[in-house]
Amino acid sequence: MGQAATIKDVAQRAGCGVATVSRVLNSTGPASEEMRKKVFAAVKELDFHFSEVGRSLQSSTTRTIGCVVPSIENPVYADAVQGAQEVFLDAGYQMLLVCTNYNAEMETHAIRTLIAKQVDGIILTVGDVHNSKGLNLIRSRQIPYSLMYNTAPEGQISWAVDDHAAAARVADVFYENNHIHTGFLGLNFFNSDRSRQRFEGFSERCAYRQMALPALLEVHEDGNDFTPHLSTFLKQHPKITGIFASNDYGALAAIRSAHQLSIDVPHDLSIIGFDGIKVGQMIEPTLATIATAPRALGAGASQTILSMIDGTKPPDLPRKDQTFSFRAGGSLMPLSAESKDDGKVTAFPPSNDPTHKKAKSKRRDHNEI
Amino acid sequence: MGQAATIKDVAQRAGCGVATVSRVLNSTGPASEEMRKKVFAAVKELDFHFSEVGRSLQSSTTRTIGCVVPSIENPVYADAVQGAQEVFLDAGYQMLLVCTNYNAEMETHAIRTLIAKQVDGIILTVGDVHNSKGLNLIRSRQIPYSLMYNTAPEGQISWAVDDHAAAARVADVFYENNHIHTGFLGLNFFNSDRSRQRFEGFSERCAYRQMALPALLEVHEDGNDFTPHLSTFLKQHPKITGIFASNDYGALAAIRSAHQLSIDVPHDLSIIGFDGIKVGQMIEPTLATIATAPRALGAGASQTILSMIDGTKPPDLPRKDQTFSFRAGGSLMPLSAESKDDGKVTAFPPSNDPTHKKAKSKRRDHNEI
DNA sequence: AAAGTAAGTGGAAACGTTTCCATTGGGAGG
DNA sequence: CCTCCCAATGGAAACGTTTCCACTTACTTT
Repeated sequence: MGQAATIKDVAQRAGCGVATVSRVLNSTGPASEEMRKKVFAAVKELDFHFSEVGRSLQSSTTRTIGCVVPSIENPVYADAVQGAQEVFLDAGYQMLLVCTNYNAEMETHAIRTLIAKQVDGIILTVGDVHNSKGLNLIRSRQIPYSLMYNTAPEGQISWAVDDHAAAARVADVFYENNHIHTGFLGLNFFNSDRSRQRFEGFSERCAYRQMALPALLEVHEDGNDFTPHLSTFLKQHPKITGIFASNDYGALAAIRSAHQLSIDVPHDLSIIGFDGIKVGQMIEPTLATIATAPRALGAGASQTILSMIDGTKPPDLPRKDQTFSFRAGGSLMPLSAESKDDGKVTAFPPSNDPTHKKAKSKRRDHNEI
Repeated sequence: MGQAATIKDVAQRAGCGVATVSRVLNSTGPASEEMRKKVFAAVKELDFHFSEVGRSLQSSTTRTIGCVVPSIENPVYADAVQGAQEVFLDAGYQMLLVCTNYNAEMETHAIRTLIAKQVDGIILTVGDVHNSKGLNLIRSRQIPYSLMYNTAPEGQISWAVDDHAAAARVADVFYENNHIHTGFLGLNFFNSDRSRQRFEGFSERCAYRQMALPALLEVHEDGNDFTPHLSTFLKQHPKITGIFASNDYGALAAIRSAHQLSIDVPHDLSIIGFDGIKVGQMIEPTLATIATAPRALGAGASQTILSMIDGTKPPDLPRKDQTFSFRAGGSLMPLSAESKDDGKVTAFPPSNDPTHKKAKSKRRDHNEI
């Protein structure tokens, strides 16, 4: 009923001054037992709760953190956000969430508003680390912040997957499984920054391993007509036996398209994804992929911010090679021809896929062009 | 550098009173052209931005909306949240997000804090609509709110899928495809409320159609050992030819387990899911499911709240039967035996699944018990 | 020329807190 | 008995806005 009670109402009802009420409720000063009782009674009767707005104005602290990500329709970000949110909630902070849809203007505007709302910190994934107006604002205002999923320049803290190293690991895996001719499936409906890093890391390691340089297949939309693209691509590069997709959705699309082209995965074509989304393990074949820990990254970024706020020691960033791990799956199969034995036992294949039994490897025809 | 400038600093620098600055910047009163210039100059020099906290205290409005959902790791909620967020952002509001992890205490606490922060409205999905302490708080405080994904009692507004009707539709689809003996796969790691509604709607329509009553297979965790459960279940109910899973993840798990048991989907067993998650269309076979529009629901709930705030006419809730639609997919196949021709042409099958060509229907052995 | 109006302006109150400071009263120590 | 100290308390300032109101000044209108 009526307007929310204020501390004045409580004071009046308890027959004391507002200062006393504040002291009692925050246990921040002396008060007689009698007075305490009266105050608590009044609080209960009026169902009083502090106005955080008044508090914030006075303390110039809001117990609120800003979070800016491109989109939570991407489960990677969704998980990261949730991980972050949990840490913050535990610490008594709530989180203002803004999805920018990969739009730079929106990013800037959102950050500006967050600053105006006096958030105590910001975790964010920006479109372009080296050229983010919003990020500059944050830095010039000296607001605690932590990047997520951005490869951080110089002295900036960022909780991110080491895309470069992870992609190199994929090259290693292909190498260990005798896939020498590979393709890279670049989806640029993801932040192209990350996609590019992955391509680079993959290519470099391929070169180092003296494998063929990966052929690049770029896809611009997540349209449904991916199949013809894949078909042309494979015709142009008939030697390809393995494809590295820049994310798991791309990998799934590739598997599906391969199926439609009567190309069997993994017997005719091996596929490795990136991200390690949950469904990758719920489908047939299971998806070989780079598994990442979005929750952990989100949580880490949060803790970094919290420690900036209260001045404690921030958690260490994970070692670069610990930001990901290769997860074996049924979509990858070793090539037995020209098998070279380097003695190393790879993690492959722990897939418990029963279809392996009935594998009749009739490899894809290589209709040379 | 230094502390953020306040309106006082601007006033001083421009050589006028704070009232004038406020009027100029908000264009809310007269001001001489000369003064305007001075004020704008000062603003630029000091890089002044209003403090939303001060504003909120004065206006008792925060341009902030609370959003409470169980978890955004569930893409249904993630999408809904994002849809909501976009609408709010367009209207100049930002969103405080809290994930409760299906925990009632957390829910209450989060809502209490949101109220204390004086959010202008709240959209939420609660665990138990009839018994939510938080919801009661909101109502007693007369804060604009809208439920999401809760089947709303009496006069409360809720943007939700009509689980009951949707499940009935699934029964119809099975019926039209001659699947008379069906099973229901209930995942209670989802809100059990919804799962139950779906089972009810499904069962009732099965009864109405004079089909066999669905057998219930309840799964408690999303553990990886689902396969034996499915095996036992199918042995106990050998006549079953179609399974309705209470959500798409369940359906995927079922497909995978069937595969492991050498039961072919859809030739030996048809499966229908619920939710219509994106990956359902990226896998082989594509998933027949109840497609829902989480973004639209989220957006609708947001608009409802916005209209409550500014007193305009709220958008109409969608008609019950428009909150979902059946989406055909390769995981469902009509049973040709005892085919009954009722003249109705169903929407099935628009699946462009090439495997249909090579379908050699060798149906599962029914080892009667 | 007197009076009325309108534009331009600033002071101050109010929003809900916290916290500094001053005031009171009582008990202990000289 | 006088002092001193400390616990208990309330008044008031401050945080950054908006807005009411009052005050100039200058211009129109009779």
